[in-house]
Amino acid sequence: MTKAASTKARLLDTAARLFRENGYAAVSLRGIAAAEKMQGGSLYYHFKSKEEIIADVLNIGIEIVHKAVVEALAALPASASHETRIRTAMKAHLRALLEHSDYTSANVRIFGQAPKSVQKANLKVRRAYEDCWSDILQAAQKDGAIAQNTDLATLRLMLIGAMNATLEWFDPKRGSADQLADHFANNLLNGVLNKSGQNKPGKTRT
Amino acid sequence: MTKAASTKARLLDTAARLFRENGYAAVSLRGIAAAEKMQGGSLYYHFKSKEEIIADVLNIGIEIVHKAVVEALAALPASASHETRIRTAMKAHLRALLEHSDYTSANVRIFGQAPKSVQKANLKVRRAYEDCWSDILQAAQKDGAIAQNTDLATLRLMLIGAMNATLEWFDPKRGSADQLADHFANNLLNGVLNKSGQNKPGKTRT
DNA sequence: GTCTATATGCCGATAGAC
DNA sequence: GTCTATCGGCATATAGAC
Repeated sequence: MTKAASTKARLLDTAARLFRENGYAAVSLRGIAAAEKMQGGSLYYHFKSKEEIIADVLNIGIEIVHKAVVEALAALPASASHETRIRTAMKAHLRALLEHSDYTSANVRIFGQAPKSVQKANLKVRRAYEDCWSDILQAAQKDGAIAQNTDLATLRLMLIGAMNATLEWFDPKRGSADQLADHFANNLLNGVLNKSGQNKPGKTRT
Repeated sequence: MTKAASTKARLLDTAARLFRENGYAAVSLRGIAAAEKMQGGSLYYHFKSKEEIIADVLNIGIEIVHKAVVEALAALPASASHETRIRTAMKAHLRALLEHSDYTSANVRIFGQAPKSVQKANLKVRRAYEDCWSDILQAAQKDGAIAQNTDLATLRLMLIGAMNATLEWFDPKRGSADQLADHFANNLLNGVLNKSGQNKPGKTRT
């Protein structure tokens, strides 16, 4: 890699981390540069504007988590059950979001703060990643693993939304991303209601 | 209400809407004032700083959704099942977030962008609202409606996180907040896996 | 490639007129 | 209560030296 390319990569790494921590508008180009011991003006050799930086960060964030999910699924044996495939994809998503990638977490945190034109430019890779999940869920429903009356679009949005929201409270001291993924999968795949029919009324009094 | 109080209320309404739409740092006091046909400096008669405005918006946002949930539960008959209570609380939360309150949606969108001191000041009301949900879920588990091996802390965070994430994609043209709440409840309470045991392997080939 | 210096503009906040 | 005027600071972006 050329010096320019590696410097640009380090600047993007720092930008992703700062965007994740502070939001888009609150991060200045001077701040990004200072974290890499450079002057603000020097960034314009690598990027033509602040918008180009956030556009790059947003796109890379989706590409990383998408690649992580695809590779995790590819590593499964062909005989893996649909439940295993869903749990594997959830683990890969949460590991990327919570443990590996400032780009992916920055995407979740600041997409809504980016200029509309930048959001629009990010839609292509977002759609591709959503399609990846749609494929997983559709295959499961087609084979009868997911109940036929389940609306897959709502399920996908609920699942990805619930995972992305963990960014706000995940604490590695209380368990790994993999454990959290299994916990979420247990709740959503099997349901949390007791199936033995021994439910009592809402306001029991002794 | 005095003129000062009603003007302050209108300014807060506008601030909540603009914060929700654009994020914290991207909204200027001049912008809030202009939306109410006032000059920027005039806001300092009602608020002592920008931080005071966001602190008020964040606190009101939680109070509104908390009140909505408590009142919806209070309106249920004492004989209502735990499942009904959970579905009712979810409907009230999603209605406040998606249909009624710019304060609640602003809270979800900008809490992480607020100065640390402001986040800390918002924790008291947030904790109270979380406790409200913990009470609902604990009562259900105590009476056997929720499976005994379900971790309620994770379930609560998953449930509220999934609901709050709908802010990013909810479209009233595709259904009401109430319908969405029932859809989410169906998925999470009953689970999405087919219970008949007819699952096939992951990669079926014809 | 990175620097310094600077153009231009908006920001939060304050002072004092009305 | 709201206005006008303004302070000091920091923002993005550019120009040109090295």
